[in-house]
Amino acid sequence: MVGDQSIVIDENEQIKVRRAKLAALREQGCAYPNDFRTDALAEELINLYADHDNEALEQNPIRVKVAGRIMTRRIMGKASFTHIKDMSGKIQLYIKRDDLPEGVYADFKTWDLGDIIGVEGILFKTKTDELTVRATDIKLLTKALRPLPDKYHGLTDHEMRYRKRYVDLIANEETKKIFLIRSKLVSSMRRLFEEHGFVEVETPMMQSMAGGALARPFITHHNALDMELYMRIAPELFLKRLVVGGFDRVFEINRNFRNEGISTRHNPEFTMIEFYWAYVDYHHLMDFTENMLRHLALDVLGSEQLTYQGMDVDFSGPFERMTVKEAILKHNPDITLEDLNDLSKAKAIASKLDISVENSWGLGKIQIEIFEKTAEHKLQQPTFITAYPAEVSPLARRNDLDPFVTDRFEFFVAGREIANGFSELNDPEDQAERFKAQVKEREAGDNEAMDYDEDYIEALEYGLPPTAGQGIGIDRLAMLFTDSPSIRDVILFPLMRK
RNA sequence: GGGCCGUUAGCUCAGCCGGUAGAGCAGUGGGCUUUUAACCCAUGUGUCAAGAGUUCGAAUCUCUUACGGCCCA
Repeated sequence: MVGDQSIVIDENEQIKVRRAKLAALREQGCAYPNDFRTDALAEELINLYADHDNEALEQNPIRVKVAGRIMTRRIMGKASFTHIKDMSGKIQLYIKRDDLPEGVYADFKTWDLGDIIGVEGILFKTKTDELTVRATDIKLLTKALRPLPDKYHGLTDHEMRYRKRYVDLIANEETKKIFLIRSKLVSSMRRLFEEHGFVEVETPMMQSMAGGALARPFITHHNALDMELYMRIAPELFLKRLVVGGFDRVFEINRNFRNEGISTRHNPEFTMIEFYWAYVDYHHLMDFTENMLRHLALDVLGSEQLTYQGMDVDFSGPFERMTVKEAILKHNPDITLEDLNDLSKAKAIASKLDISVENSWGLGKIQIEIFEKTAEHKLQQPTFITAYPAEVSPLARRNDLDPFVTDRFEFFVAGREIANGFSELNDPEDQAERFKAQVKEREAGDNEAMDYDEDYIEALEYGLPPTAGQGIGIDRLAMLFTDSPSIRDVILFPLMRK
């Protein structure tokens, strides 16, 4: 369908010229053909034939049909070179007037950078030993009406790269690479869980109560039911209901939505894998996570070492493990264990650190705030932090020896939280008490506190087997694996203002 | 939410001691049958993010707004 001309406003000279060329194509009745079929990909051909010499290619001619977007063009009178780009990569074409049917070369000279063409030809090597398709026929498949960004500098403006990701992907090979790595990462992870006997499920994104994490939800409305709905902040409570139902190993890779600030580490919608594993505990999950990261790094990057923003990160050794308190003490020589265990002393330390302590906070919350402020960003090498206070872990199982803390860990790399896991609280009466404490905090003004989820308690009353569960931030892991400074660099269409 | 910085041709950028806008690429016309940021000759291109103010005169100085980036919360 032809667009309504009245709404076309940003027409520059180049677009006008291209539109005129398109109009000429329409005259000839072949503006948008769909009868060209490829039988090869650029990168595939280069992998197969790059080490063949010209003689071999001449003796045994290889006829190929490739298609792609014109990225560069060097016209030298009656012959030209161009590079086209398909999903796999780029390949050079040699286009000679006398090799083509009558009139085709003249048409070719009117085509533009960005146009998508189909090419039939024979492989050869140029003087500089570059594998090239000598075209015997070429066809314009899609006319591009808009000019591409600078062929050398690409598109550099961050805003444009995020808003017009399709242009970014055409112009910047690096961007495409990032999303290919992200894709590999997710598929490698999915394969690993399947190999371990896990079942992949999908649980509600729209919920009548947003639970499973401490965060503010997005609110929406269902018209027919005239009902408030919340976009989920975590799948946790639904996945554990499934473990109650008998899915002893279950995982979900999906989006969560949290109504909080946007930064280089936070996008309002982000992807997590959450998995639940019956009859294991959080120690088992730490071991599993350690092996998983080594496996992913090897599988996706081919190495157990990587560099993130100038920091060397090594997944090969055993990962460090320490408790929240140990981490605080290690990075704050002036704080003692006695200080940390004393509410008023801990409060004083927190205040001195410019943490605005709320009246409702207990010792556990204060300890976590001190940890986040002073220790978290220093955890460069892969590190598990354990023994999180029960106060800030309303869904985690209490530790048998020290009921002040839970059987929980968080995992850090490059100073960032990547994962959070724990032995699940499967005592319905303890869980009911924890929910009540959350409701109190909510009433005291904490709008990130949880609601009382009656049905979840009922599910626990049917019996949740001893289970450990974990969430891993896929976007943050993708940042790490692609050395990306901002979460927006690993999300195809990050949220932008209108 | 706070601080700093940015927004100039389709893209990448210069111009910012106020005097009415430039380069490279891309485009257009011509030349060139192994080039690769191809080359050579010729040539068109702008709501200088938006609005207001100061001034004889503003891309340039001031303020407001929008959008974005980085840092902090």
